[in-house]
Parts: sequence; structure tokens; C-alpha cells
Amino acid sequence: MLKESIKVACSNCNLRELCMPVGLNEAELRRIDELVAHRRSIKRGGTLFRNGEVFTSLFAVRTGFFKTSLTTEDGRDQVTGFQMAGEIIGLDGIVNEQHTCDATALEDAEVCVMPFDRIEDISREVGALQKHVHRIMSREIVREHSVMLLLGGMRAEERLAAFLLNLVQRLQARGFSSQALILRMTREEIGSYLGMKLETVSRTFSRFADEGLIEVKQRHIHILDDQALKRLVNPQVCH
Amino acid sequence: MLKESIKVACSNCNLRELCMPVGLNEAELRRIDELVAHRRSIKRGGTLFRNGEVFTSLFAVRTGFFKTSLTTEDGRDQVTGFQMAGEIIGLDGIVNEQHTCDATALEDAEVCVMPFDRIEDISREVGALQKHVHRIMSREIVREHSVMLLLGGMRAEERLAAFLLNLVQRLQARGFSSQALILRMTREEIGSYLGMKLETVSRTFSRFADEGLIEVKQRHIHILDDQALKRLVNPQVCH
DNA sequence: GGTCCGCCTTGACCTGGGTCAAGCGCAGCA
DNA sequence: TGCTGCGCTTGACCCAGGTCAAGGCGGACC
Repeated sequence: MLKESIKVACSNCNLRELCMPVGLNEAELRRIDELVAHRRSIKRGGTLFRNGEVFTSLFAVRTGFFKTSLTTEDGRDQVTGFQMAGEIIGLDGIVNEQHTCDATALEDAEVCVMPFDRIEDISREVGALQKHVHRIMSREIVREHSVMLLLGGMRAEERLAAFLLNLVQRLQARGFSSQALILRMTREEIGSYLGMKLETVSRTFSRFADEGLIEVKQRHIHILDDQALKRLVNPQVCH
Repeated sequence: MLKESIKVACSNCNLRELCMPVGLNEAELRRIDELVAHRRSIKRGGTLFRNGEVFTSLFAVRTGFFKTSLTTEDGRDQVTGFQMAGEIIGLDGIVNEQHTCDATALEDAEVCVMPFDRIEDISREVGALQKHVHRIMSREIVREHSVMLLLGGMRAEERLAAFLLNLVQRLQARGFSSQALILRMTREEIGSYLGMKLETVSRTFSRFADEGLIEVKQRHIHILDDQALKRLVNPQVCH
């Protein structure tokens, strides 16, 4: 819960092109800099918000890694997403001004806090921001469509392959290797996200390793044959 | 593709409270009336838009019933939602100005066409509309979370029970019976949405009927014991 | 009124992945 | 340096739901 009052400026943040609209003029940039009220640090295992809490702000991940999850009354829970630097958390809270999931840090993290009424005010003046907010929400909707495809129609190995490819692609967009990655979540969390049990996640990793597609050492994954993974997700059209 | 130039006005549409913000003053109402460019009729089986088409407008369902679905390159497809009167279709297209799914009419239907740049223009002036657009998108995100929960963690009978309860609740909000409903979609489409095969949908309906929870006659469903259905979805917390 | 076709139901069988259980290995801590 | 516990792996077994196959039913069209 600790808040830092360090003056922050999106205009010279190195994640700017991930969080913010591009092509702004000087005046618009200054307005955008007012978006972030402050930053907030969350320790590994801590929560950014919890289901039921009142919604006031969106959060942009600056460093660290989060999961969002929902828990049903009868105790099952479902991971709805994993968020890394530059991604926005909290969109679910807008509709009823109340968060409908938990956001948990999977490692020590820092976020930019953007009060939503401020976002609304500024985006009424700065068209590029308005457009940007719409695109971010639409992107989330499209992402969830692809998760529905994954959960609804794919087999375990297809799901896991799609998951790895997606992670690595996002990491690459952030300047990391496209072969090596470190999983910040447990097998159980991966399983929850992908609709399978942790044992199945583990077995499927082992199978991929046996077949030479990846190397697995704890949470360190090395992708050896991304083409094969891609073929798994999208079995070539037979003709 | 036929377009009608009948002058339409949201301000006295009987679906207004479903599609539009409430509590507007006279001037705002007039602005809102400019949102809908025209109406469009779609015959049963016809498409409102298809994956890949350029995005220009959101659509509000006036009459009829739609499904949205995605098709992978290898031919599998996933129904991502069913939309009825008052609901908004097309949000997925905003992010890349291109639709990412197909929207198909499951019965003869009519929609209001709302050019998105017009929505953006007006919502920069009318705060209530801006808020409304945000809420609609957020609501879609939350809905998809609950579908992920359903696909990720529930068993076949829980999914189908949740599906029926959701449908009937939405119909009730539109003034229809909370006991009787007519399915507008095939067993296969239900199955695709719920991540199960049409045979399993059929068998599960039959099982519900045997147990006296519902009556099934073709696509006519009569709910006899909604409490039991609710218990299925949310097995009572044991204590 | 008959025929056709799409949609649905039901049965028999099979299998992917869930369940249960045992044990391993690394990180943190005394 | 050894202990403890969490996260992970692996094996054996089982079952929900998928697959394949054979009709049935009702609405549309001749």
C-alpha cells in the first residue's frame, strides 16, 4: 500500500510506446503527463486490488509481473490473465465501479496509478488518448476471444504451446530474447489459466522436452523449435 | 446489405435504456439521436460483418438474435457470444480497425448502425456517452471473464446450466418469461460456445429433463426448477 | 401427401486428461 | 550443514466426455 510521490512523467518513460498513444504534440504530452497520479510498489504475493474493492484507477505495469484471477464462492479459481510491463490492469472494474477480480504480483512490482476520472477528463480533450483507451479495451476483448478459442477447442499440448508462443512474443516486443524465458507463475497458475491441472501442465512440458521442442529447467524455458510449436497450435491445413 | 433511410431516433426507442445512457438533458438527447446513421436488416443466416472486413461502426441489435464466432485456419470454430436486442456488436474491431470475428444472424434481424468516429466525436462532448461506451466495453470484458471461468473450470452440466440461467436472465430483463425460452441456436452452436460437442449438449439436456429440472421440446425450453440449476452452477459451499 | 434434409437423440465404445499417491529437489532458514 | 516445505515430476488408475454410428423427427418444398 505504500505510495511514492516521485514526480513521474510518461513523456520520457521508456515504456511510453507500450502504454501511451503516439504522435502527440507538446501540449498534449503535457496533458498526458497528468494522467499518472503516482506510482505504487507491490511486493511479490501482494495484491494491487481485490474482487469487490471500489474501482477508481487503472494501473499500468512498470516493472514486475501480475496475474488476475477470479474465485467462485465454492472456492475454485480461474486465472484470467498475466500482465507484464506496459500492460494495463483494472479494465474490469469500470462497468460497476468495482473490481471483479484479484490482481496479484507474481514478483516485486511497480505500477503507475491512473485515476479513471482523470483519464476520462483528459481523453475528452485529447482525441489520441480517447482513441487509445478504446483500443486498449478492444484489444483486451480480442485477447479474451483467443483465450476462449484456446479453452473451448484446443487440446492440452496445443494450449500450452499457444501459451508459450504468446508469452515469448510479448517478451520479444519488450526487447527480450525470443528463445529463453523465465516463467513467473507456478504450474498450477498456468494450469488454471489454460483450463488444465498442474500435473497435466508438468507432463506436457516433459513431453515437449522429450521431443526436443523446448528445454525445461524449473521455471527456465528455452525454446528450441518454435516452428514445431507453431505447427502444434495450427496443425497445417491438410490438402 | 440493404439499408433503410427511415429516420431513426434513439430518444424514443423502447430499447433506449438498454443501449443508451440515462439521465440526459434535452440537448444531449438530440446529440445522441445523431449516433445512429441508419438501420440495417439481416436475413437469418446472413452476416453483419466477417472476420477481416474493415471496421467502421458498432451495431446495436434492435430485433433478432446473433452469434459471433471465430474460425481458425484449420477449420475449427468457436462461438464467442450470442447477442440479443439492446446488445452491442463489433467492439472487437476497434483495436485494429478490422473485424476479428464473424457476426451471423440466427433469425431475421435488424440493427442500428453507429459509425464509430461519430461515437467518438459525440462522446467527447457528452460525458454520459463517454462513460457509457467505457461501461459497455468493460461489461464485455467481465462477461468474457465469466466465460473463461466456465470453460476453464466447469463440468458439462454446470456449463449448460449456467448458459440457460444466463439466457433466461437476459430475456427476463427484456420483459420475457423467466421460465420459458426458445433457443435460437443449434446444439452445435451451444456446444461450440460452451466447449463441448453437440452430442454432449443433447445428452445433458436429456439428463436435465429426466431429472425434472427442465422440459425440452426441440428448441423450446421450459425451466421447472431454477433453484436446482443454480445449485448445479454453484454447488453449495460445504460447511 | 410424400420425400428430403438438417437437426437432434441415443447407444456403444474409447481416450485424454483428471485424480490420487509417492517421491524429488531446490531455496530459505536455523 | 542439515532441516523443512513448497513446487514440481512421475506413475497408476479411472471416468467424463469425445467419437462413431444408427436412426428419429419435423419443417420445407415439390
